Amino acid sequence: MKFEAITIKDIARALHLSVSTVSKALRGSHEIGEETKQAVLKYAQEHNYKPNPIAQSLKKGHSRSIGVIVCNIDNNFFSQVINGIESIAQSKDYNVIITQSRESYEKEISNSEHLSSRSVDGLIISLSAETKNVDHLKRLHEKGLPIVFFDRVTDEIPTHRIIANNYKGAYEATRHLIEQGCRKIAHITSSDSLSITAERLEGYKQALLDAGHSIDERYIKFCLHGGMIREETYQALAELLQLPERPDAIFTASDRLSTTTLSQLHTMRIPIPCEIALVGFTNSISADIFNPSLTSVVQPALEMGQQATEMLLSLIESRRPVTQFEKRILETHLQIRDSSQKRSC
Amino acid sequence: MKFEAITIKDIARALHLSVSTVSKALRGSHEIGEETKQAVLKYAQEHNYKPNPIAQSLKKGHSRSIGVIVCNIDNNFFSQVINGIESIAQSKDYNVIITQSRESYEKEISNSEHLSSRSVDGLIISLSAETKNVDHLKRLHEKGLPIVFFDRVTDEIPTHRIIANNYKGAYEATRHLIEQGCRKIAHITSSDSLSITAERLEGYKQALLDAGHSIDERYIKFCLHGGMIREETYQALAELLQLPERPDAIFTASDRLSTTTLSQLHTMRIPIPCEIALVGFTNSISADIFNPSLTSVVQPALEMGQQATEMLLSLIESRRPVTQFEKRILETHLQIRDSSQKRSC
DNA sequence: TTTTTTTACGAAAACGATTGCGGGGACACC
DNA sequence: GGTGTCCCCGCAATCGTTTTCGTAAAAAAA
Repeated sequence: MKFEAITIKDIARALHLSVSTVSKALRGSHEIGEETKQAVLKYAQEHNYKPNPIAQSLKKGHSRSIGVIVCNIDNNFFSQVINGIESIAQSKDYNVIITQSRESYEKEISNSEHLSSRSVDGLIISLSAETKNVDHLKRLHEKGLPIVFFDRVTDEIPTHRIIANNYKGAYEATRHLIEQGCRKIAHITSSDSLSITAERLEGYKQALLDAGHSIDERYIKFCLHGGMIREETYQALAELLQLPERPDAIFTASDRLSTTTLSQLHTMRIPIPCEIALVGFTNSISADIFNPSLTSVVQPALEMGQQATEMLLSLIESRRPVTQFEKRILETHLQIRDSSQKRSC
Repeated sequence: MKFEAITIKDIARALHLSVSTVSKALRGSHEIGEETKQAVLKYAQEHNYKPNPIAQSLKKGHSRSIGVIVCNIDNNFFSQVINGIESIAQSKDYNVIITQSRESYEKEISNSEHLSSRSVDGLIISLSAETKNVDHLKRLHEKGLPIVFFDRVTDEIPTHRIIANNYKGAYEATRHLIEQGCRKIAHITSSDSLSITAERLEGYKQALLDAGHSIDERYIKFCLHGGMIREETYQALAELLQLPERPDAIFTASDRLSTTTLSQLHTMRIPIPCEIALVGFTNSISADIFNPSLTSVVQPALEMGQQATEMLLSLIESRRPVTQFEKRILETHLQIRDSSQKRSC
């Protein structure tokens, strides 16, 4: 099956003009007479002519499309970010190509190369949990591909970054648990190679220290695959529960981790918050109908996507090489619900 | 900023060969001597040569990419379908371009035209809630663009379709509620122009009739925007609750509608299932941690995406025009949880 | 009338890759 | 030595568009 569209050549033939004349007429060049211009425009209109973007890309060297790599779109945080990206891209007439790394280093490499070879004009990326080395991105960046990092970022590549205030979000979440009277607060988080992991861990630790608590490394569990593998989370949770002094609260550092933990505590019939209080990082719009409703650190996902896209487009459309790079930090918001409120116990 | 990649021309120049020789060598043509071939391959390897897909698309007339239009990716059902699409597409080396109609007819039109003019080789689409007229798609289809419909389909365009067994899913959900002793079962559903709405409504009605119940149209509420606008759902629910005989059960026909209804019943402090039982159509992986856990009709979303993609690729890669079209129907599964079980009241 | 300027268009070369065809060179055979 | 056969490789056209440059004809200035 083939998709035949009308080309500039067809118009030229029909109107007994040359291709160049038609091309110029279509773009409203001043070197074309008013009559001819109108004739071409009319014919194009009537025959629903659309310039072939493939040919335009080849000629112009850019494609008016941007690539996005996230670990997983089946996740409220990322799908909201993507909504933000799409809204800006659409308004500036850019195409968005979304791909998923599924937390795999290999897939991240192949996706980024595929996108760059498909001539995207720029890339918006949040690193996979497995990624410890960013040479593949460094290569692309050095060859001139504009890149913006969001959420899971790296400082090895000099370019724009945008993240939530993970430190503060985690700090507030932890302090909230302390204020609820929790004494043994555990932390389940993603791979320790991720920027967000370090930042959130730092906030957690500092809140503990500021409250005069000590830090017990046994209460901190890393999930190398960021919760993509349920068993990994189960394992982490099981280990926490077997500790001589069982935690009385858990602070989970990501969307997937939070729902999985909640679900697992459920099947184990451990009362929340009375036995174990729970605070998660999540952007789920359903967090209020969870059982119990989940206290969570909410990130401004939509804004993050929008601003990341604006930053990327400014990079792409900049005439001269950009040398000043920005690290933008967006504030999070602690939404307090039932899963953390000990007073009702 | 510009992204400079190595081209076939660079290789030709470096090796003192012609472009055509290099091209043929790269593709392993028999007309090229073994030595030359090796030299070219080696050079290409070392300099990380990747053929420019834009140029290839232009030359070959196809782009090895497929377009997807869904109403919203921030929805478990659709993101799972997309995962299915991506998995097949990736394995066949196709690119996937995802767009969202956000239940808007206008956006659906502009997205489909944008995709087709970006020379996607085919389109996978689930119609928006606002769409009552499919002429825009008919046009593209008649011009030769292969299209596969899933979930929200139309029979006005002769091509492959794949849906869940919505009739049976709704029938079983309703019968389940009847078996729980519910007498006044309401139905909140999407726009009545959607195929899924009609099918699910039919199942709901038939189950009622088969159980000797009568059908009361006042118990059936349509949400024209498919739940994208929360107020619309609130309004529908409010009207149901003001009925002289308040429903003792609600069957919601989509993901978004289900969570919104549950959330609203919550804030109104109406006990579920005791006062009102609830069954929804949802693929949320969190349905088991809802409060109460939500009995739901689960669709084989991943499989739907995979099979839709296989059907589309067979259309795209078919040498001769396809005239036999398939309507594939996948079975749903009723996952019974707490929100519908009256016995515990 | 001659020269200059302006207007309005066409020819052709790109962008990067593919492909049919033609031809030069080496070799063997009569 | 002439002819035929392979084997390798290059030329040139092609996909649809953009853009530079050249140039006719018409208009304006000399």
